[in-house]
Amino acid sequence: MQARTRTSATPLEAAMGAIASPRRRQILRLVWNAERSAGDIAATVDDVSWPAVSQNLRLLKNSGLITERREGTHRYYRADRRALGPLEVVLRQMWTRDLGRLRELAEEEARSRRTRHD
Amino acid sequence: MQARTRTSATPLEAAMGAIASPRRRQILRLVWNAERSAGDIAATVDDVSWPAVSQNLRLLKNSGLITERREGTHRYYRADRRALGPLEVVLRQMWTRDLGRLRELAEEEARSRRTRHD
DNA sequence: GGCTTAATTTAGCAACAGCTTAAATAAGCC
DNA sequence: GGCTTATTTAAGCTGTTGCTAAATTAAGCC
Repeated sequence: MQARTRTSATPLEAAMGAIASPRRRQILRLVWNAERSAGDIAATVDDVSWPAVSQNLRLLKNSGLITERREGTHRYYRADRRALGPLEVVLRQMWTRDLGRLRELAEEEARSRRTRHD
Repeated sequence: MQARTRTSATPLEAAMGAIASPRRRQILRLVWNAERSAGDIAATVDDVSWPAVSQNLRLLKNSGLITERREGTHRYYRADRRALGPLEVVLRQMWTRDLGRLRELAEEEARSRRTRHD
């Protein structure tokens, strides 16, 4: 017997809920292109405790958004893009927008430094 | 002077959060194709109180997902699909899946009634 | 076995989301 | 003005979310 997480949500619904959290989007981006160990991830997301990261990893795994591979004492995670469906486009857009904003900020800063040259 | 809702979220982020709630998806679907009054909406979503609907309408409006038009004592709402960006595809998929599931259930029930004919 | 490292689970807490009921606003009508 | 209808705002309650610190599991090594 295998009980559902809660009131049986469709995969897309689960993915939606998981991705609504900025923290989990951050984590998902880290394992987007490469497999990473839990410790590696927790060390990168350094404004929060390891258990917090672990819990979010579990939620992402239960939503089907990441896969887990165990090897010795390590656990490696990686994004499973298939589970995202049409949400992949959404994520990409959010991320490229963030990048765009970072670039804008950098340019603005460079500009003001040049004019004020301090 | 005009303060942001909170910690200035990108429109897509706001839309994401708004749509993560099943209740708001339900409401959004009601005003998807046609303009509807608040009372009309609240009467349709009848498992919850009017103020609850009103609050969700406000959140949807603040996220830019619906527009409000006042006329006399009435307020009419309607979806603004432009604000959804790539999320429109997600919503459509969720809704057609719901429909698909309803159809499946109906078919299954019909089938079992036929075989067990009770 | 005992020690170390990797990661999770548990228990508890503060903040928040979504709801309820009751009170308030606002427009239209007599 | 007073009454009705449409809708929102306010206050409060409850369950959930995201976190922390402490305890636990599990693998590898001596």
